[in-house]
Amino acid sequence: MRRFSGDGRLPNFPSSLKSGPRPVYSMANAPERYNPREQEPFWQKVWADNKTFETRNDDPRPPYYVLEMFPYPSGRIHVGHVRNYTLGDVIARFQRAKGKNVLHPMGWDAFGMPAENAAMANKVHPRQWTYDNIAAMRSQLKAIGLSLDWSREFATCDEDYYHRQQMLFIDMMEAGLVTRKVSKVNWDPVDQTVLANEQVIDGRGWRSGALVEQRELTQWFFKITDFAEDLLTAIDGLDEWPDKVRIMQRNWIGRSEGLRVLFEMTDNDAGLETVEIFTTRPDTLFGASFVALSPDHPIAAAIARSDAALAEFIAECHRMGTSAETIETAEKQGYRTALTVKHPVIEGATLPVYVANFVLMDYGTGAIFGCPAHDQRDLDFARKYDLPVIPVVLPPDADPEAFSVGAEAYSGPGVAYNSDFLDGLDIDAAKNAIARHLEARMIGGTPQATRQVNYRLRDWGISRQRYWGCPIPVIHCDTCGIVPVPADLLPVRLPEDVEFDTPGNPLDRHPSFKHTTCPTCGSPARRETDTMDTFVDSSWYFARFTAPRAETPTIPAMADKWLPVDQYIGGVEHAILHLLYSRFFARAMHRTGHMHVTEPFKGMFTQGMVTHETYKDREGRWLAPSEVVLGFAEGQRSATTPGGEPVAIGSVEKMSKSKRNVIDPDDMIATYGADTVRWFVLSDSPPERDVQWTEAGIEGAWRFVQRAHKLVSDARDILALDPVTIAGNPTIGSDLLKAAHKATRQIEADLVGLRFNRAVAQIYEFANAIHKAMPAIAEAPSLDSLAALREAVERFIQFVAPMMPHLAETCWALLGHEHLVCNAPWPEVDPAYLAEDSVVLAVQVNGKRRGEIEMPKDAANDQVEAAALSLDAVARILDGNPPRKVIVVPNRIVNVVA
RNA sequence: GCGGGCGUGGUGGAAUGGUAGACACACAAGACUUAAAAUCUUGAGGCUGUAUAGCCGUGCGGGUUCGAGUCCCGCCGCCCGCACCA
Repeated sequence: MRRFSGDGRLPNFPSSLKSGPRPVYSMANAPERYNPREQEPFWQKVWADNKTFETRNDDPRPPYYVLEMFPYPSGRIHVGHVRNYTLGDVIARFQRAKGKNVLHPMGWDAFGMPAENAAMANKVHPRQWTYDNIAAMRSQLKAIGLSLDWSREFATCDEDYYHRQQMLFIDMMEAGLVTRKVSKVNWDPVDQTVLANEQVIDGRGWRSGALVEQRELTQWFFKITDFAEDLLTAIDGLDEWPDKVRIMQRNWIGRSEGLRVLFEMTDNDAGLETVEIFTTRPDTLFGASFVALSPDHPIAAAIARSDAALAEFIAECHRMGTSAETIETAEKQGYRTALTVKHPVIEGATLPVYVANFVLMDYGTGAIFGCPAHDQRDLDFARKYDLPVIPVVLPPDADPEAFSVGAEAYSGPGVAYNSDFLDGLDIDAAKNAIARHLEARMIGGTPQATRQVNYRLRDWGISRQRYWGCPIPVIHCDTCGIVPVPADLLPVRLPEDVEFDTPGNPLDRHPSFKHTTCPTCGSPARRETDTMDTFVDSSWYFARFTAPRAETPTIPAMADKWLPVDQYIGGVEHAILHLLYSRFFARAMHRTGHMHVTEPFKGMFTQGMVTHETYKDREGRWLAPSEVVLGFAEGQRSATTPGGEPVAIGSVEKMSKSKRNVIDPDDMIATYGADTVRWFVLSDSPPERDVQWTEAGIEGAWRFVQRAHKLVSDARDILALDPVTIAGNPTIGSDLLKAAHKATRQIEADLVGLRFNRAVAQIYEFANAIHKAMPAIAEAPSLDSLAALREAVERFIQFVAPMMPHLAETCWALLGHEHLVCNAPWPEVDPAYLAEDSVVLAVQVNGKRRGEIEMPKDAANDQVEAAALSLDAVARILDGNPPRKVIVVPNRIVNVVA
C-alpha cells in the first residue's frame, strides 16, 4: 500500500476537520458541514502529487483495463459525459480495492468536422479550436475527481498519434487490407463540396440549400468484408456483451444464404443476354411478377443511353442523398423498361424488367425478382404498378382456395403451392429443390443458378475530402502508380497554413501539400489529399493507451498484457459501427503483427443516453436549455426566451452539441461539489437505461453527502467514548455486523453487475441501520458494540468510496486513518454473519396473497403447508373444504389452490 | 422503410416465473426554532371503509401457468442505429 506522504502521516488537513472529539448529539456542538469546495481540490491534489492513479506496466498485481469511450472535444462536457465517466470510475476504483492493477486512461477523439465548421464560422484554426476545447474539457473532467492515469493522455490529432496511424495504414496496405473503388457521395453542386449525411437536410445542402446530387468518386476502403465470417462467428464468444448489441452486430453483418439466378432476355436487341439477380427466397420464384434493377445497374445505364425517359428517371433517383434511410423511406418508384425476361421456371411466361429506386447496387447483384405475395416492398410496388400478386406459400392451416394476399405480404412459414414441382414442400426444402433444379440447367455454358453466401456488410470507405483528419499516406505517380509514403518520410503532416473561406478540401487547393515528388522515381507526383474517416482514429486508441509514447503503433507485449479491455463503457449509439470497426482493427493489427489478441473488448457495457428536450426559436435556430424559460400557458407547457420571444419545444433527443440540448455540469459541481453530482447520476436510474435529464433530486443527493459526513463524525465521537462494559446489549453490535456483512455482499454483487442504482439503495439502507443503532451504543458503550460500530462505519466509507471518493477520503481520515481509502482493500464477507434462522413466507390462495407465516429456515414442506392452512384467512376461503393442491416453494411462498 | 431497445405510484426506480412499489425524490403532518433553513420523527399506489378488511392496479388486447411486471402472440407510444455526426 502506497503512503501518501513521506512519513505516512496525514498532510495538513483543511482546517474545518481538525476539531477533536465532542459530546454527542448536542446542538451547541453540531459538527460542521462537509465543505466539498475545500475538500475536493485537496484530495485531487493529494492523488495527483502521489501519482496515485498512474499505472505501471510492471506492477505485479493482476491487470484490469477499464475504458470509457473517449470524448469528442466539442468544448464543454455535458451530463452524459459525467454519467459515462463516473460509471467507469466506480469500476476502476472498485477493482483497485479488489487488488487489481487498474489501467484507466483518457484521451480525445479530436479530428472531425466540427473543428472545420468552427474555422469557417469563427476564423479560428481547427487546431487552435480543438486544443482549446481539450484544455477546457480536461479541467472539467479533473474537477470530477476521476481516477484517471493522465500521464497516458493523447489526442488523435496529435502528430505523434496520427503518425502511428499512418504506419498502421501502410502495414494494412501491404497486408492486402486496403483497396480503392468507386463509391457515391453526397455532392453539393453550389458549394462544390462533398456533404456528410448529417449535412443533407430534406435532400438539400445545409449551407447552400441546393438540391444534393449523388456523385461517384474513387475512394479508399478497408476490406472489412474479408473478416465478415470471423466477425460474425466470434460474436458468440463475446459473452460479456449485452445481447442487444450482439444481435445488432449480427444483423448488421447480415449473413444470408441465397441464390444468384440468371434470367434470360426474351430478345437480345441491346446485345444483352441475361440479367443476374440475387434472392434469399428462391422458393417463391413461381410467384415472381417482375424483375427490378438498381438505378446504378450497368444494364440500366446501357439502356438509358437510348432511352431519354429512363435516363431522366435515373437522374431523378440520383437527386437524392446517399443514405440508406433516405432511399428506403422514399416512395417506391419504378420505370418500366422495354426489356422482358423469360420466367426461369414457367415455360412461355415472361416478366417485365423495371428500374426501381429501392434496389441497392451494392447488395447482392444489384438486381432482384419481385414476388409481391411474400415481400412487402414488392407488394407495395406491385400495387402501384398493377402487377400480378400470386401467393405461392400457404400459411399453416390456411385454405388454399380461400387464401389471398391483400394489403400485407405473407412472409411467415408455410408450404409451397401454386409452384409445380415444389408443391407441398416447406420453405427450406423448396429453396433446396429449386436451387438443385436451376443449378442443373445451363445457359450459355453456365449454370442458371449458383448458391451464394451474401453479407449485408460492405467494405469500409475511409476517404474524406476534408482537412481535419489523418492524411492518407500515399502518393500518386503517373509512372509508378500508387506509392505508399516510405516510413522515413512519415508522418505526412497536415499543413498549418490553410484557408476555410471557401467550401471544399483545403488540402486539395493547398499550394505545396498536393504537389510533391514520387519517392520511388523522383518525378513530379500528387500527394493523396483525402484524409481518414475519424472512425479510424477511434478504432485502435484502446491499444495505443497500453504504450502511448511508443515509436511504433503499439508495443505488442504491452498490448497483449492489457488487452482485451476488461470493461468498455459507452453509449448504445455506438453499438454497431464503432465496435465493429474496432473489432476489425484488432484483427488487422493482429495480422500486421502489432498485437496478438483479436477481440478488443472482453466486457462491453452500453450506458443509456442522457436525453433532453430540444428548443428552437422563431428563426428555427437551436436554443440551449439555459437560454429558455419554461412555463405553463393554457394548460400546456410553454417556452419563451428570457426576452419573451416564443420558443418551440421539440422532441426529446440524446444530448448533442449540434442540437444544443446539453446540460453543462459545471454549475452543479460549483454548487454541490463533484461527489454530489456523481452520486446523483449513479443513484436513481439503472445505468443501461436512457434518462431524460432533470435536476429534481440533486438536493436529495446533496443531503445524503451531508448525512454521510455527519454519520461518520458522530460515529467518531462515539468511538472516542470509554466503554462502560465489555459486552453490553448483546444484539446491538451483532445486528450491526450482520447488516454490515450483508451490505458488503450485496453491494459487491451490484458493483460487479454494474447495478449502481441498487448499490446506492443498499448504501442508503445500511446508513439508516447505522444511524438507528448509534444512540443506543452511545448511551451504553461496550467493547463489543464500539468495535462493531467501527467496523460498520469503516465499511460504510468503503462502500461510498468508489462513488464519492473525496467525501470518503475525508471521512476515512476523520477516523484516524493515515492511508488513502482509495488504496484500502475491499472488506471481506464473513458468512457467519449472513446466516438467517427464520424466514417469512407469503401465503397465497389461488395466486392471491392472503397472509404470511414465519417459519424456521428450510422447514419441511408439510410443516409449512400445515402452518399455511391454519391461517384464518386461508381457512375462511377454504370454508371447510380440503385444498385441491398446495404448492410450497421453500423459503419463499405457499400457494393454496382452493 | 429496415434493425435494436424501452414502457411499473405525483417523480426516478426495485422485484432468480413466487409477498408489486425496496431505496430515494417530491409531498403532508408533527418535533426543534421568535421565525425560516437545516435536522429529526411519522404517513402515503388507487378506490370503498372508523377499522378489521375488500376490490382494482406494472402502456393496450389476448394467451400459457397453481402463480405473470417477468414468458408467448397482436397492437400503441417513445428512444437509438442505418455505413460521410461523433
